[in-house]
Amino acid sequence: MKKAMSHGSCQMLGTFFATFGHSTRMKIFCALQGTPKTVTEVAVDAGISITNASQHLRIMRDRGAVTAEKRAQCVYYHIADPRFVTAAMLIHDALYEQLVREAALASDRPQHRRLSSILQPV
Amino acid sequence: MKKAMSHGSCQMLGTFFATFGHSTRMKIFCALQGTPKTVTEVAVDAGISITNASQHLRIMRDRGAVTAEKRAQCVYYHIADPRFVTAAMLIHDALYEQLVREAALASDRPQHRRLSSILQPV
DNA sequence: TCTGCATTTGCAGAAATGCGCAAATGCAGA
DNA sequence: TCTGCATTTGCGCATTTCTGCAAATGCAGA
Repeated sequence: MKKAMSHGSCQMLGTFFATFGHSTRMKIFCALQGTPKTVTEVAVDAGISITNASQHLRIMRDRGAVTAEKRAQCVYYHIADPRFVTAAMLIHDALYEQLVREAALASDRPQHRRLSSILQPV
Repeated sequence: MKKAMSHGSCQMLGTFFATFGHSTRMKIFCALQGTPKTVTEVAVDAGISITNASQHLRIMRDRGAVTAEKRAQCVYYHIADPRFVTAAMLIHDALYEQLVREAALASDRPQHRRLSSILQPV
């Protein structure tokens, strides 16, 4: 991806970004960091119905964001590639710094107070 | 983002992913790699109308993906942070390797033929 | 001031997406 | 085989998002 991407790569990437471009699926992504979880566990963690969790997990699996592994009656989902987490961290940091810069510009002295009320970086 | 993200961070990231979760905006992102471009140039490169380019660029600017700089009558847009490119490359590579793995599994000997017809990695 | 170019905005129809409910499937254990 | 749990699927409605067209804005130069 030095200069340009093929049409296929472009579409592949776009589809992947769309996968996480939904607050529920982003929540699921966060919930899956660290340990694989079952559909039911994901539903509880993300505060959504089991049906809804299953639907979103299917979409995420179809698009290569997560993988499923069946153990006994349960299906354990986990993040397909650690680079997805790395990429999300990179973007998060860039956006956060952008926010900090904007906040600093908005006032003569940086208002850490207001900023922290918006975001709590981890 | 070691373990979990705050609600605000989750939403911020989700919105950003949604920004690129659209084939047209991904094309624009690709077109902007390397050099800043005007709305008209972006429209030509991405093969869309000027109106449409302007609308998508506005969305991307609102969400911190690109920045705008006015010179004379033209507005030059450029990618807001190089880390966005790095992150996209990470994801692209991960997805591509996944595809290669699946293709290798699908047959005893890897079918480079079929694969290259789907994607042309750069 | 008037003209022309670059960009943006408003609007309306079309398309895609998300969600809940109910029913179906798959499977391990009694 | 029957039962119960975990998960998936189908359907319909509500909502959001995308796009093209036409008009408006902003601005530099004649």
